[in-house]
Amino acid sequence: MSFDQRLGSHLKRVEQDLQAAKTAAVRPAGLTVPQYAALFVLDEQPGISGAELARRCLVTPQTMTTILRNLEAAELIERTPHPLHRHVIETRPTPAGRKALDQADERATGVERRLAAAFTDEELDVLRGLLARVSETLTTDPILDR
Amino acid sequence: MSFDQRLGSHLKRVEQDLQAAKTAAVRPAGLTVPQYAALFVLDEQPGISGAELARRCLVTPQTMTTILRNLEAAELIERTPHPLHRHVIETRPTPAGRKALDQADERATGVERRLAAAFTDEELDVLRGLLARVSETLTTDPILDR
DNA sequence: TGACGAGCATCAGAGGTCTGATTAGTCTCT
DNA sequence: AGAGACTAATCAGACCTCTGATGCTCGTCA
Repeated sequence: MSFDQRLGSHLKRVEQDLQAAKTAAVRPAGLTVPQYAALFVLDEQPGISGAELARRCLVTPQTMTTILRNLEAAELIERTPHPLHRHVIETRPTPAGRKALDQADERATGVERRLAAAFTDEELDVLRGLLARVSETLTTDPILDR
Repeated sequence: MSFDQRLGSHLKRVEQDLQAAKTAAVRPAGLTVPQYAALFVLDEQPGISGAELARRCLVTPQTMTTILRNLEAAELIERTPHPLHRHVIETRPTPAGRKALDQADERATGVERRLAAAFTDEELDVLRGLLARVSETLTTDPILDR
């Protein structure tokens, strides 16, 4: 089976192009794409835990720890122990973080808008539907055991 | 604009699921997905240069250097200077590399087959077409300025 | 009360990915 | 011959991502 026939190649290319576009979009705000995603969720739900944040952003808690470490070093978020559950840490954007988010969000949304503009609503529905089925096929039909 | 509406979320999830499935598929052979991709191309075109390999695998030359370093450390590839162009290094799979590739390829191809089986040929064409248009939109319509 | 399971946070380590910069060989055109 | 453009390979550094392992806190239940 050649590379071109594989759905994986097409998906990889698209994901890579999208990643590149978004990286270029959020870079002027001093953010990376994962940092932008984390800030985005944090802005909507301040005080959320790192573990919950990881679930929303589709990454592991360990990965989120890394992202949050960098965000905190840049003083874009603040982390304080939860008043009741002391081992839970509440995370919130700082004013600087909110500013960076706004700046990044405008441009990132622009990428999505531009993308949406290139397709009809029906085409977008078809695409989303097909992608959902790919995901479903991959997750409900494990390839682990023979 | 919410996360769920963004095409990026769908693409990220699918790419992530596919990555997970392929990782699980090639792991028993002792390979990572990028290593598998590199070996796959190398097996078809032995003696190819690292730069060319990078282009085929859709990664930067620097990234390919990293991948090749690990493959060479595992003695799955051999690297020798090109007889004419001394600054070019020819890379070839070792017998062990070819064996690992065969083992990984069977399972990786299984993922693709299973995926293809979940769709009609027409649906696959539609999906490939839409993905190509996404890619085209992203690359021909830069979001860099303004 | 005290043990246990669940969830949170994080360290350790490996690997991949990029941007930016450097070094060196090849080719072409004057 | 020599200048300049191009390509190959690689180092340096930053970030993200995963798996595996650890420690801590909380709630539950015997």
